[in-house]
Amino acid sequence: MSIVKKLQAAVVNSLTNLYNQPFTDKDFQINQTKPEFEGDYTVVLFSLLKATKKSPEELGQQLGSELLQTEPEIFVSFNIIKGFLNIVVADGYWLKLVTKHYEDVCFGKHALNGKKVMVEYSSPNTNKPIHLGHLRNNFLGWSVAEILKACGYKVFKSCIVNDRGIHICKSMIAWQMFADGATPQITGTKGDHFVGEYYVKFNDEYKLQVADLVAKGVTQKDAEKQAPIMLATQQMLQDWEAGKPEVIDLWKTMNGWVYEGFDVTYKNIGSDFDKTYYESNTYLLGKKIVELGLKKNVFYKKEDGSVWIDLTADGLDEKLVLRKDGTSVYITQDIGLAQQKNDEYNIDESIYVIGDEQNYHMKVLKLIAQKLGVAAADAIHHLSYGMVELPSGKMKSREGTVVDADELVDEMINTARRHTEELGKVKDFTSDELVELYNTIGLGAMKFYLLRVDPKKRMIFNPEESIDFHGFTGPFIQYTYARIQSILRKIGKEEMGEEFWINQNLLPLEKQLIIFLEKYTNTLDQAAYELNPSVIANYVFHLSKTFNSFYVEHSVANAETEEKKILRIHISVMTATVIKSALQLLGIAVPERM
RNA sequence: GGUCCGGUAGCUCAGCUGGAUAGAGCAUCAGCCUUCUAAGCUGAGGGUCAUUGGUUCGAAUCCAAUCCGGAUCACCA
Repeated sequence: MSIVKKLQAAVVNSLTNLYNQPFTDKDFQINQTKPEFEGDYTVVLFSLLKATKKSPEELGQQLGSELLQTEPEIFVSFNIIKGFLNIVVADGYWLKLVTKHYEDVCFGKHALNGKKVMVEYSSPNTNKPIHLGHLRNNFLGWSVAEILKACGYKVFKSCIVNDRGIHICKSMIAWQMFADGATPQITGTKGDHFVGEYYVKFNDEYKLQVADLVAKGVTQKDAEKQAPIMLATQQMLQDWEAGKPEVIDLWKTMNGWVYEGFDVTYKNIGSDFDKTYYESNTYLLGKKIVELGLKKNVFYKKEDGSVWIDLTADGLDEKLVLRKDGTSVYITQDIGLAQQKNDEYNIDESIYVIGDEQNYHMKVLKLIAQKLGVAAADAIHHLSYGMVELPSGKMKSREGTVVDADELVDEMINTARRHTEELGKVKDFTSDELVELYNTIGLGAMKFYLLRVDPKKRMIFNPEESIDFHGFTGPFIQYTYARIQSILRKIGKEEMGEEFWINQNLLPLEKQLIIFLEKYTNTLDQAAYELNPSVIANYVFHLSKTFNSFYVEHSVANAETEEKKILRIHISVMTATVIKSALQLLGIAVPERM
């Protein structure tokens, strides 16, 4: 149990004993004591004055004394300033914490709680390569999954690949028109980039054809509908749905190229999935559920045969769920897939990592699922995140104004190499070791950059300004870890019995560090509760910052006494353990040297 | 227009389940490498917490209104 929770419980007990009436931990607030006052934790007394009919001074005295009496091992002294009861925690408490957990890789984590969660993320389209926006999605999804695992959930990572539809046919048509039989192998292009080029080519040609028609006197609207390349694409989609062999063959071939490319990217950035769904398999799902809903009068049919749901009573609009030709729309598939996920995995919670532009869609999805009585409806949770934009505005694949994921990864790794070479600290590394190090640092910088911001906030990425390697960054934290490892390599782990060093007074920075380490548990819980990796990113940065202050102020190897030396080794090991654990939850590796 | 999200230092962001003098990083300036890694540390300057009103002993935090920015409200996905 964390110290804050212990204090909360102790205060509730003490109050109940003292004043013969029930209290809960909601009746008061506990904060960390501000550095300018003496103490570690502060009970804010104002909210208790009415119930206890005491003055702050009197209440503080009584409560403080009672706390010291009931938990003399933990609380050693207190002071009262205005309405604040500042409590000092025994050094022995902190020392014991360090002896117990300093090498505990599970510190802060929870045992399995029996609950199952599915995290759906990534969800790429197979007509273009992955860009910066997808990276935010990937890192978020992966990290949230790991955070939930650490908090005791059984987690399934899933991915729905949008592998069919009009946009896929666009690159297929363009390939037929312009490729002249070219393949990724022949051109030496990564498969997803290769296909993406044809998606851009489609749009270029489409624009030309529309302009041509407009020049001939056709209205813009009509021109957009009549452009031959668009008509051909629509025809191709129909052929695909009819299962026309040559179309299916081309579709399989081109998607195959994309998957080869994606595999490389996913491997590079460390994304993985337990289950991959393909829209080509799921797009027909949900129709049966809609039919059932019609019987239950959840839906209604219009004269033209299309099926709708009326959500105006819930403050939303009417929503189409089945076209007049009986085919399903986006939301129909999603209802089907939600049901299927539940059937296959019997999940307690289903998290969708999807951009905030789909907030409305997800709201509607959940509402419809609930009205239909789909088993997993209440479990649906949309982890909505803000778009990554350029200074010039939104990224658009079809305009070619995107920050390509592969290029960015390469650039980050290159920058890592440049910095490392300039510093010249690892000249004895083999080339394999160097490659690994550059990867660790480059990806660390990039992942941290995207995860340190609250997911729901929109972010603007300026390609002119490179991602930093100093300050509030991944490399800064990795560096702190490497520094600790360096100390440990030099002096080794000295084995001394606990009784030798467990009784000593902590210096302010030593104590501050341990208090920070102790907070890891609550931090993890909060990150899981909020589904927010930035909570971890902020925590591990401040932990590293505190360690670096400690590092310059106090020598470990040349500590004042042998007791101090052993203590500081333990604190350092524990800091390294927590840094490694926290970064791992963000998908960031740590180097032994850098 | 309806709904949702955001507005905190020059820039990027923490802090938001109300608590003591609003914090980091970047950038700027001034210091610190013959002792454990300077991708570091110490310090300085920099604020009408969008605005107004309300609730409260106490508001960046809660409520209301207003202003600004964004998303969305498709027989697209």
